[in-house]
Amino acid sequence: MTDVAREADVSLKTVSRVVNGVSTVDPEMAARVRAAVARLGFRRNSMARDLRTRSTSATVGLLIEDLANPFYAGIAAAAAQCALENDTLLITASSEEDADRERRLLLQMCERRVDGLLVVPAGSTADHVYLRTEIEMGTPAVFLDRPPTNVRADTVLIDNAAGARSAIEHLTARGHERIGVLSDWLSIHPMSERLSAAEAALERAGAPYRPDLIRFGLHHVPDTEAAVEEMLTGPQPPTALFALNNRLTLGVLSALNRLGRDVAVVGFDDFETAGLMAYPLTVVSYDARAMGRIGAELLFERIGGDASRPRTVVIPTTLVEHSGAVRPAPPAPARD
Amino acid sequence: MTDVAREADVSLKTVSRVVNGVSTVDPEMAARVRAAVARLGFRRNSMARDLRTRSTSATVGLLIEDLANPFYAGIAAAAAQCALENDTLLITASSEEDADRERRLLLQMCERRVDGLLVVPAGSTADHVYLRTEIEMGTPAVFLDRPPTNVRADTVLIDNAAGARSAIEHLTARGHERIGVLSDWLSIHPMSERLSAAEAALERAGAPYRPDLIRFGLHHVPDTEAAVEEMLTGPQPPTALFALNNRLTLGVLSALNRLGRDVAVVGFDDFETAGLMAYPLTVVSYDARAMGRIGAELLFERIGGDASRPRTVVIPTTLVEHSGAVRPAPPAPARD
DNA sequence: GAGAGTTCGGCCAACGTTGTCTCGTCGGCC
DNA sequence: GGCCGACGAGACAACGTTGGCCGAACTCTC
Repeated sequence: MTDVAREADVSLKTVSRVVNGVSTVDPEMAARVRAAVARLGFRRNSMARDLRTRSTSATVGLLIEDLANPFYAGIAAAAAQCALENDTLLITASSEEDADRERRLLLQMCERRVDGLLVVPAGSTADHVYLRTEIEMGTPAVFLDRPPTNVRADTVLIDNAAGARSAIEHLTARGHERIGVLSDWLSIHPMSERLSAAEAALERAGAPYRPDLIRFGLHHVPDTEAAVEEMLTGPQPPTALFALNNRLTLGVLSALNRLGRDVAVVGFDDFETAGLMAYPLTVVSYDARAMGRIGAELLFERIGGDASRPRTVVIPTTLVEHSGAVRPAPPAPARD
Repeated sequence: MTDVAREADVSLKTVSRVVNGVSTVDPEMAARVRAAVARLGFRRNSMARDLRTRSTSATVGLLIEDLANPFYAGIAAAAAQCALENDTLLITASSEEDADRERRLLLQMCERRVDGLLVVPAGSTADHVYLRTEIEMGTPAVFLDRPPTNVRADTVLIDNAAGARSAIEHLTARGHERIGVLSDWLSIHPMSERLSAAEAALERAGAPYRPDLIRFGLHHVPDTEAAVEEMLTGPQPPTALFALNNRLTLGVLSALNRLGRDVAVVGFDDFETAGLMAYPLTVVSYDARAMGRIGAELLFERIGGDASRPRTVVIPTTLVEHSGAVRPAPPAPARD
């Protein structure tokens, strides 16, 4: 900035006035300053500025499980959009379900003085006490998809119980009695919620409790495929499968395709190509982007000074039946 | 920090030494300081630190088109992973194909003193001269998927020409003579590259140039569906379609499903569920995550001081034939 | 021509932290 | 017992920017 002042032959103070848009500056002088700024390629150092003005850093942190998962990517996109509308940049990081990594990243963000945090807690036994201080010190946090542990804060959840219930009821209403359920790690809160709601719904429907039809701890696609294969090749295989998240659903479909089997499938989480699959697929659908958007909106209210009691927003689910695509006979085939 | 010093009854400087792990501090004193840090919930302000030490901000910026698109999400995830390995946080933003928005966001990142930039240029006529100064001033930039305009910098591209050529050759080898091509905005560099390579390959194969079988400017799914519908309901409809990116491919499949038509489809960009579709689908595949990873690695080399000539890395493509899933007859159906 | 209003420059301090330098203290060694 | 060296702690300035303040110079108005 000193260089700009020298280049434009004005005082340092005037440069500061110009770059801050103070109106009491002579237009000719302001133009000279702007020209010097352009010539020298000067960019205000917003770190120094924020330090001096004690203003916000205009940055929020988003911690999710895996950016590449379309579910989280949707959340991130919605949050980024909301951040942009609030003139704020978004720092994104993936915890990969590692609580320690989550902790390191969140504290790193706090050191960088983000204005707030959006957090999808890692599934492995996380403890968020360390965030209590940060929240009290003025860095609000909003939790997405999974509630926090040992700290109270705004939370946006999906109505997991209703979603799982509707899925099971959909299947039992169609006469299915042997329903296999596939779950990710139970340490992931939505998984345990979905699983217990599914079990309750099964019981209500009079379906006997069959531990051999419930598999959990399936975090990777190959595990899921193996579990499905094992279920279907056993005695009394299930006539329907309920997959508790989008990755599991893909594993199920892939396994069914490989085995050449056709069982009814319901999956938690909708996805873009769900309607184009060879199999009819019913999904528990909800507005994933809304979770990112609402979470970000809550966060910006907190940043704006809202000190009311922590709120919990629950996103409703709907059951969507994708009929499945059918391939008609080729009409005018080329030689082949 | 002053508060911590008072709390621990030591000097400010000693606190600084402790939080920086300087070894020459009396262990008893260090323990006292650490206790005070914990009691007060002190977190070092890394903005002030970076200001004083003139060190890097340990932050890089990533600007992509749309976080929710799995293609860009993959890039982002790979870049974030690489950033983490370099103890760096990632600021992410979406340009939504708006050059002005891109410019604003990138300059905002520069003001925040990111150590470097990863940029997927917006498709609309962008001009990156404004980055030249930044690059010269020590903020390196690496361009992904699309080359920069009016500035030289490291670039990671996909082998669009080879990919498009292999797609067309795949179809012509199977006897297709009427091949429809669907393209996004031609202002998006990979689109024009893919389209001209496709046209050249068609010509080489002796296919007559048919402007009615080439549609471009299709940025949204409904546009694509309409274009496909129009093509297929015309006289002499194509027997094969080549979609130049993943969104277009979805539009094509969705239109085919709605129309109940079956034509051969090749799509640029692979995607997770490509093998589970009702239609056999051939895709031009490549390692999308590699683009993010290699780009980030190049960037960190530059940040590390590498001043060699700008490099261009081209990611190869392969043609993958997904045979399409087939739904067998239900084996043991429930009543229904 | 005088007073009022406007605009710029310069100085100082401060944001939170760290590098440099200096000084005091203590232990050990001859 | 005295001297030296090492080590630990504190004072000060600086990073780049902005806010507050005052004085100087200029412009406008009556």
